[in-house]
Amino acid sequence: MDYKRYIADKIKIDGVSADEIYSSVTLPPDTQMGDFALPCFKFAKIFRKSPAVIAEELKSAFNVDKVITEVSAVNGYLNFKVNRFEFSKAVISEIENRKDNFGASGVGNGKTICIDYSSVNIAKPFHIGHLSTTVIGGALYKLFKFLGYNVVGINHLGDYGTQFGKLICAYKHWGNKEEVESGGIHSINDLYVRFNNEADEEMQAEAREYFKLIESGDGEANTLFEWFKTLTMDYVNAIYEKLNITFDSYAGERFYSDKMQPVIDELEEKRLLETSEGAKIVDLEKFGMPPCLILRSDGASLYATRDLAAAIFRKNTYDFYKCLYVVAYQQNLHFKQVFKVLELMGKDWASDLVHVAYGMVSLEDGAMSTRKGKVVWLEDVISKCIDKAYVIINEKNPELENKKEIAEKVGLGAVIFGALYNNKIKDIVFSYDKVLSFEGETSVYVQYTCARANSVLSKATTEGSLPENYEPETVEFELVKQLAQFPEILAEAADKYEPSYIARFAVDLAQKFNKFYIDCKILAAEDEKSRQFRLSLTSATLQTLKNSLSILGIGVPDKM
RNA sequence: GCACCGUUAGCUCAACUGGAUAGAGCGUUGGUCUACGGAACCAAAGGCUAGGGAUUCGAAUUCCUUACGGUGCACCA
Repeated sequence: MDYKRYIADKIKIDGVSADEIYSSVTLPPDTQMGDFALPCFKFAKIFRKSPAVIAEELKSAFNVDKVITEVSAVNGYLNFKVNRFEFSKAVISEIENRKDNFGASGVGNGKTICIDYSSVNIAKPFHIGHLSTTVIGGALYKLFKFLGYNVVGINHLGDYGTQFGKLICAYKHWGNKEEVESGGIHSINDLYVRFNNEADEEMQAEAREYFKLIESGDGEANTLFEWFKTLTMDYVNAIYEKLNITFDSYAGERFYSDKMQPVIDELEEKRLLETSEGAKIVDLEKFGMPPCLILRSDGASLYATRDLAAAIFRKNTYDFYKCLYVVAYQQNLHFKQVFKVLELMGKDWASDLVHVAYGMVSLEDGAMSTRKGKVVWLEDVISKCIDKAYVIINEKNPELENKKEIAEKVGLGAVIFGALYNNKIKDIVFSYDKVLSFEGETSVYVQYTCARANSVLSKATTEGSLPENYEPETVEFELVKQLAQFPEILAEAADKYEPSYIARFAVDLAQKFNKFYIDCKILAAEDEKSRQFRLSLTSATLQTLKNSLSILGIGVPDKM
């Protein structure tokens, strides 16, 4: 039941629609004031009366009932108190009925959303900077799926470009099969780095030749490239599996290499293309932007060219409702340009393209630099977190079964959660101290809370079922109200493309549960009604915590 | 130089998008265990929301401006 709607429908204000009232209903900062509130300041202008007077009038016109038991007018706010038991019953029984689906609204209704995220570059290992796009994209993927959308996860592979000519050249000079086989992707990366540091003019020319050979489908160059690609995909897939990340398409740069010419033709046809300094551009000066480069003076295509082709291909293929690009804010201008060019081409769906920008990761002593060896590899972060979780489990709970498996859930949770907890636009300074901290506002805290709840439930001799007529105490009711917010939080997270809302919700919920847990005895409750109610509440909380973490891609162990 | 983003407690961050007394975690100090898991809980200290102006019933939130930091600005992606 939608309490805001119920309240909005009961209040009649001339000239103000029920929907307007509905959207004004808020939650008071303190439960003592009430459970819902309607600020009356907006109406003051319309009626030329003080908000306090309006609130008073609305109060006396409002008939309390079994649902809304109390109304008060304070400082221009109209505050409502609900029947705690009825409210709790509605929330808890909804959770009991919907279980893993609690929170899903179905707003997606089968509409398609494409999400471009993570984007593997062939021959480059993941460093900590790749974590954000991967887990933010992954969380949005699960969130939209949960809300009933048809989601297409796209890994836009970086598998085309002169750097692969360089790589093959480096391999031919310095590499050998055994080394690459044992060293995997890192040894390929080392070859590439070495090329950039040491290659002379002669090797540069050679690299350009190798690139042409790959393009023309030459046997050996292509075989090497495919081998490097396989090594890369094996490496990233192992990471994706741990992080619970999936894709539906790996169409990348190479895939679009033959799909750009029609776009260029279309630009030409629509008289958008101009020649400037030997290059082909779309002039965007009218829009306060630098020109968008389509073709280099040597005729080669560019980043923007591929993104134009990709957007058009995706629209034709998936007929998306929205297409998201989970890419760092460094590329704000690039996407603004590409979206503008599509708009100028007359694509009315250009407004459905969204750049979901997030902040950058640096190290405590500055920006990462592969060449200087100043880099934190993602797989190292993951394994350190899992190792630490294992050590702690061994200390605290040495008798536990499946310690390895649980340590994985805990350690991986910490890695994922750490990257999702703050607003995505914030820059992050990576530190091992922070990701390895398992106290306070962390996934470990949430998982621990689940383990507690689980432990209580497993000790209960009978299952909890909601009693008739029970007056929840404030700590209990605070917890119920938090549970009730879950669907709304998910909707906001989807609306803002902001997984951090869900992460923060989970921590808030865990905090409220822990307060309840300390304050109220569950198994040894004063009476049977309390026991029943608290067991139901515990199980509803556990379900909701699991749902939130699972959208973020984090598992919940029964014990830890 | 121009454009965009950021600046909130010692540190890392919230704040229902303009609402009531700006809240958490970490750190500091002091408490809570004969228990349903202490990876927890409670309490205290800590704030002129970077500075200044404007808008209005009301601003951390909107606008202008200054400072500091980040990012981008033509043939890399």
